[in-house]
Amino acid sequence: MNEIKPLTAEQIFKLLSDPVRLSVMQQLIDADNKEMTCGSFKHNVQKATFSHHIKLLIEAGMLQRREEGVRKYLSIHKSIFDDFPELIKLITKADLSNS
Amino acid sequence: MNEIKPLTAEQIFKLLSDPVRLSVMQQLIDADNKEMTCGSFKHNVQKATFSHHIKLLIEAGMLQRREEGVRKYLSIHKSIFDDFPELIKLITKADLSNS
DNA sequence: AGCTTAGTTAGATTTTTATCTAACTATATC
DNA sequence: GATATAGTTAGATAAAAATCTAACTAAGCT
Repeated sequence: MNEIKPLTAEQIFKLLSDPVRLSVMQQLIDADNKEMTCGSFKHNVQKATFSHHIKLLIEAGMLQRREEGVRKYLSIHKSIFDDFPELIKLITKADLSNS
Repeated sequence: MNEIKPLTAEQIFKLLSDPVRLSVMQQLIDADNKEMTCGSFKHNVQKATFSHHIKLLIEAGMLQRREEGVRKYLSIHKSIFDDFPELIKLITKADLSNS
């Protein structure tokens, strides 16, 4: 439903203001932007909650999903860091000692 | 009460995830980081609400206040863009057509 | 002293967001 | 076909954040 419309910086701040979502982005960057399955992320919420956050990131266009059998591979949507190259540094600077 | 402790990127995302606060930062950048009084900002919330947002920005260390009689002059805390130089671009990229 | 201006504080309400549980879908394996 | 695995959806609840009104402080002016 939520298609190609470009992300605004405003949306990005909203999305990254949640520790679970921020951590997802950090883990993907740490993995050198390779694909990760939903289940391979570290987090401490229920899977339904986690799925909800992933959905938000995908709908906004920050993540993309590739389905292969049961597994759904997630990766950072290429365009994000093209459009907002400053983001990587900010995301990796974020210290998520709490969540 | 909230002193010098350094801002984390996480906090920054939280702070900028609100359109009123993001707009404040944009307006200060647009004013070339010069001081602005509380009353000179454009916003469409009640002054109590606005005051609340300003308070959050100050407490976190994103803004600093200089008092001079009735007027309280606000400006961006210098250290922010030293610590997070990427931020300026992101903030100015944000499209706040709604608020 | 009384009024105005600029902003703050307190408290209540509303809105938004995150979270959980439980039930569900779909693929894969036995 | 039965069970396990991976993830989603729906709906309810809870927690966090934004907002408002009203009352307040403090400085400046007449």
